[in-house]
Amino acid sequence: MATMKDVAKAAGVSLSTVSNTLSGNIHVTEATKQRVLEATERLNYQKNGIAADLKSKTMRTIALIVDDLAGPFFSQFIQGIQRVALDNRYDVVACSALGRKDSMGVKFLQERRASGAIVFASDIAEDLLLDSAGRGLPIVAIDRVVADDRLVSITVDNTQGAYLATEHLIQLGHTSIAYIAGSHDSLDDRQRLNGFLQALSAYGLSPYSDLRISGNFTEEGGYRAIKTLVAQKELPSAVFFANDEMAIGGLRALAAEHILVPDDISVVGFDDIVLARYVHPALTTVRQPIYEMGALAMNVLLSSLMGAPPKTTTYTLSCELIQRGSCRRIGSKESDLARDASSGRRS
Amino acid sequence: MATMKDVAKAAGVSLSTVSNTLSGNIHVTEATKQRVLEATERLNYQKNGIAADLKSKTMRTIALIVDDLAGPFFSQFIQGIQRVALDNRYDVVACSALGRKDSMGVKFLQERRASGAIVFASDIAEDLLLDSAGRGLPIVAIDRVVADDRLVSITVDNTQGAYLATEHLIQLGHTSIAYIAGSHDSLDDRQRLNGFLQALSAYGLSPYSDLRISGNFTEEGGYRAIKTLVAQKELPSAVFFANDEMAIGGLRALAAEHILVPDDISVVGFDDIVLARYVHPALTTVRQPIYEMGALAMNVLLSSLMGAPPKTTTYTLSCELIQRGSCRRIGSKESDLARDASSGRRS
DNA sequence: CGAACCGTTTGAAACGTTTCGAACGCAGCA
DNA sequence: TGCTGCGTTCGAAACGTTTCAAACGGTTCG
Repeated sequence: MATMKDVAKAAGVSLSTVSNTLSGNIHVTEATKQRVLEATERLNYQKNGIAADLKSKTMRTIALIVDDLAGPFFSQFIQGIQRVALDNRYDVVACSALGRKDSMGVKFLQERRASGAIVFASDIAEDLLLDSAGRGLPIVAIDRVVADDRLVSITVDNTQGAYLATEHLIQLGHTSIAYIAGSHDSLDDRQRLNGFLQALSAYGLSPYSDLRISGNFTEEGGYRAIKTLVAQKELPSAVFFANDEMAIGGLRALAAEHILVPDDISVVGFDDIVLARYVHPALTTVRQPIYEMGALAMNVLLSSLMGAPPKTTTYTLSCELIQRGSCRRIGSKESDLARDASSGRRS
Repeated sequence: MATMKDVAKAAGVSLSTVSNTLSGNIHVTEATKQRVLEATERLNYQKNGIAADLKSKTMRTIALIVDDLAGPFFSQFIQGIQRVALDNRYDVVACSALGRKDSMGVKFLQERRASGAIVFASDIAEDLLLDSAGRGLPIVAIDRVVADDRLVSITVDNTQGAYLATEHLIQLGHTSIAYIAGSHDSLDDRQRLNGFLQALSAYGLSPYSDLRISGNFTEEGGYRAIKTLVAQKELPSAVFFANDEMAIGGLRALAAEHILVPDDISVVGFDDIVLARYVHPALTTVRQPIYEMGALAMNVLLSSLMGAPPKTTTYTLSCELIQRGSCRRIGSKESDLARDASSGRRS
């Protein structure tokens, strides 16, 4: 492993000339350039990136820290990021927060291994984020609200999304709608529940049941939630699941109970995971703008790296309803009613 | 951003004492330890990982280089890797080969930014791999054969997998089986075709048609392939798609043509992507041991890092048939025939 | 009482770059 | 001839750690 020093010696020039030649920052004569290049070739020289980073302190590397590199959102999310990063000649390395305190994610945050970070990991403690941000590392946090102007956070408008889904069901004529929660201590879940309730009350409806069923955001949980609902005998005419995984589990349970979707019951999910399109029937759901979140995150980070002061410290992206085959119109009068009430929509 | 020097000054000890305290390699008195710790706390010191790496030359970081961080296999693959890495206190950072010549992937390979690399990216040129390996970087290459003992390569036995799938169809009584190719210049595809042909010939059958239909490994391609087949009028009784994406496209086309699966036609895919379980009917397919590949890759890399000489320079993992709902037995006599011929199985 | 030893601390030299000010050679000009 | 200015090259000082040999104090032992 030859170093620049070796190359310099071999080419008969000084160390700095080699550096200048290779970096291209300072002009050198064509003759010396050739000599240097020939020497690097002959010695099979490759630069040591670590050393370069140490000295120059500007590594054009963005750390993307996620809970789980294998998670359902990761794929779309990174696409949004990569596109923007590539266009701006930045590199992104992904590392997981798996391993908690000494995960690679934490290492990147604490040890100045990147020029910026995008954090989409609930495993990373907030004070660690604030700490690193305070030390001067530009950070964009996804899906968490941080009341601190040292870092910017991007979230999805869960409330609006849930409102959309619920309103859709109401406009299809449904009046008895159940909400299957994810987990009660999740912010996402609380917001979605909120949107659900807001929509109901805007149309003068009340929740189908006081029963708070939670499915833990898992397919299995959704399955069991439906089983529970069935055990109660009187089914609602529509179910709104707090995420797609649960909805898919629910679909499976309904099939097992020979309850037809959407004929007997309408189902809506949340997230629009890839699978949603493929289950039977295809799942009507609320799409989170994951790709857009990635792209936005990267853009914000970049302008922060350019030294621009942040316009705002929190961004909220809105959701979109994706209609597929798991919902059906019932009755007919109700839809008129729904249309009338729609002026009561929340902003 | 305080440095160790600052901490040393603040604690009234030498630079090396600080280093010794923090790294824990050399024992220091409890008293000085406290003094140092107090100072790091007070100055809000965090170590500079880059500098540490530069000096120590051992960074316990494995670079995982993939074509596309969002690809269908990535998820399972990284799970296998992470598990092993975590257990051995190594970190893995994922970077894509997107961007070709100056992608982060190439940077990690060339610039000694990692202590080892796992490469699952056809975008990375072979000579770059050999170059880096020659320079002393332990590399494990996935899904490519490299006739060079500087690096070890892990592949899947596509031929065996395709043989398995085809044999399954034959044993179900199918004699007219079509193969839908991925892309003709792909090694994977050639191997799968090979296994297909081997199985047919082992049972004394010949391919359904001389027509070489290729679906480019995409869902759309699979869709079009079926349309082409239908246009030919006489359909085979079974279709073997070179991957699941195409098979899923094919399923869609068959549904559009009102051809029932598996009643009218049996379908087998290859890969066992997540979706395969969820399409309708659930897809019978060949599972590639992706998770196992990841775990193996990491294990091999680790033992190489420990300085152990590689036992072998190529590993081949075998596939497994996953039976689901897209195949059906036809006839009855043929299955006996199949059982007889099974002694002719390739090794 | 001095030598030998041990555990702790220190000084200084790396690691391989980048970068900045100075030196150098050469042309143009007075 | 001597000065200025310019483009190219050079020397040396960083960057923030780790690490190794040496120094230091204090016991223990001969």
